[in-house]
Amino acid sequence: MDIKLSANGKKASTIKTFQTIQTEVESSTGIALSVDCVIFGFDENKLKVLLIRSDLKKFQSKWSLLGDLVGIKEDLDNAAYRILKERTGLNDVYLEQVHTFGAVNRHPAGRVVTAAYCSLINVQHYKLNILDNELHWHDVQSVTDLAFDHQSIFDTCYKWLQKRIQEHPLGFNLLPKKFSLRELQNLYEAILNTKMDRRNFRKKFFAMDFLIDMNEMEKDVPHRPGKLYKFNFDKYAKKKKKWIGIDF
Amino acid sequence: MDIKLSANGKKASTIKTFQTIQTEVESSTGIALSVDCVIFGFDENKLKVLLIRSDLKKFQSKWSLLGDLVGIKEDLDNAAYRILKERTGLNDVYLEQVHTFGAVNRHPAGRVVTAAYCSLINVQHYKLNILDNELHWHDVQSVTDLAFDHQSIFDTCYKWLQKRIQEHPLGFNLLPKKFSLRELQNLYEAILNTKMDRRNFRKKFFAMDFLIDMNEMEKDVPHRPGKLYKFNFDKYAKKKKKWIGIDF
DNA sequence: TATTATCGTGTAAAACTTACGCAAAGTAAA
DNA sequence: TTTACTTTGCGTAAGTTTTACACGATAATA
Repeated sequence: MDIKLSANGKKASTIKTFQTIQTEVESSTGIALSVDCVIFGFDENKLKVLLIRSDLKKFQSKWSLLGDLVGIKEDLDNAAYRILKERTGLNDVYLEQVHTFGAVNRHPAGRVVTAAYCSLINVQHYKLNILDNELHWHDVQSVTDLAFDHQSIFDTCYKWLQKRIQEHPLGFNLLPKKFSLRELQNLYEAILNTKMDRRNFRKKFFAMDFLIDMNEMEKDVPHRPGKLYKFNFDKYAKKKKKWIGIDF
Repeated sequence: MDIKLSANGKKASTIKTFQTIQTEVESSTGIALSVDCVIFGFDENKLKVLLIRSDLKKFQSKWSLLGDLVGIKEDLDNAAYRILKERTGLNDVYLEQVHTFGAVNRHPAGRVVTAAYCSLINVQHYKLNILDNELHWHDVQSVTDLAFDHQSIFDTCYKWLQKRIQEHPLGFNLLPKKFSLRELQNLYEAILNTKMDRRNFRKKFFAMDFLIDMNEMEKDVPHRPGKLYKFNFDKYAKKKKKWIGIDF
């Protein structure tokens, strides 16, 4: 098994190579279960996804998602948290299960069913915790031809994110705690791949009344600085609307 | 292994008891994978769910969802279709994966991770295909205290359905091919557990322009009969809107 | 033939969305 | 320090959608 030291040398993590996984899967009499994480970040006004170079020659060093087998005594959700922790060094990240992929031939090592999780992290935090130089952020628009069935997993998760962000206050996990409305709008425009009217966007968020004015201004911007806000998650948790309507 | 004959005697299906599953799980060196189906129907203006009496004494004959282990050479989705076919005799039913449940101790037989699927069937069709007299339709409002973690699986799927039906034309799978607007509204009211204005409901659906007027009337109703409609799935597939907005 | 329940249509007020104007605040360069 | 440039912050008018509510018509049944 590969033992890799983290970049800062403080933590050691044991991360499985494809060969290790293949051995484990082949020794299994049944179906192996894995977790794959689609980790999104937001940097330089672009939506990014964290990928790792596949260690399998057969897959010509294609990029793939971060994943691992689920331990026999490990909750499925915990396995996803563990992978995130091992790969990014981050605790408390936003993480949600999206879909489970179970086609018989989806994995070359044998029968592996995988549960895909979507994670949103603040790239500023992450930068302090780079643990593996085979990892790279990729612009989501340029992600093609991933290893295994990871392209289809990624596509599913990206569509999930696009829909989800319109209905839930997910996006704030991609931003610093304090952010300007411009940053927030850039985030939405990047994820939804669209342009919005600045004034209506602002009106919309103020009308929701979930933003806390920090009475601080942006710094180091080459133009008039905007106000900084925090999202009021507590208020949201209490007041979130139960929408009843039909729209398709 | 239990061999059960169908009610009409034409088909035989092999349906596993809990003991069988326990044996299979215990003989496995790893994680066992199962599928559980939450099968919804609509009858007498109430939303129903199809449950089976658990054969495990330990669970005091509580009701449980229909499930089975996934075969080593069986696609996950196909396993769900197989279970539906075995239990209801129906082919071509609406089926969608909802969530995978993987807590370590969720199943008493050992480590079993289960993928929950949601199915919507037309009860009229089903009635012709009763295969097992341990099966019963339950009013969703009165479903409590299911076996294993099935209550939580059911709750998740019911919430999923409530949300999903507002955004996608799912509900029509629960109705006959031809239906009146009143039936459609009753369906929505039952699923969402709410009351809607009859005139606005009608306006809403006509505005969508996905209903085909069959130029037929309801029969055997004790009042003025309403027109019958079909949902135009083809038109929907082409025209479905890509909504961009923020609302939470 | 009267009664009862539902069908089918319409309209006015309220709420929300969209499109766009403009003065003020700060940066950067002449 | 003045000017040009960019972005912030606020506001309004027009268009669209949602909501609340009324009434005559039609069929079953008593």
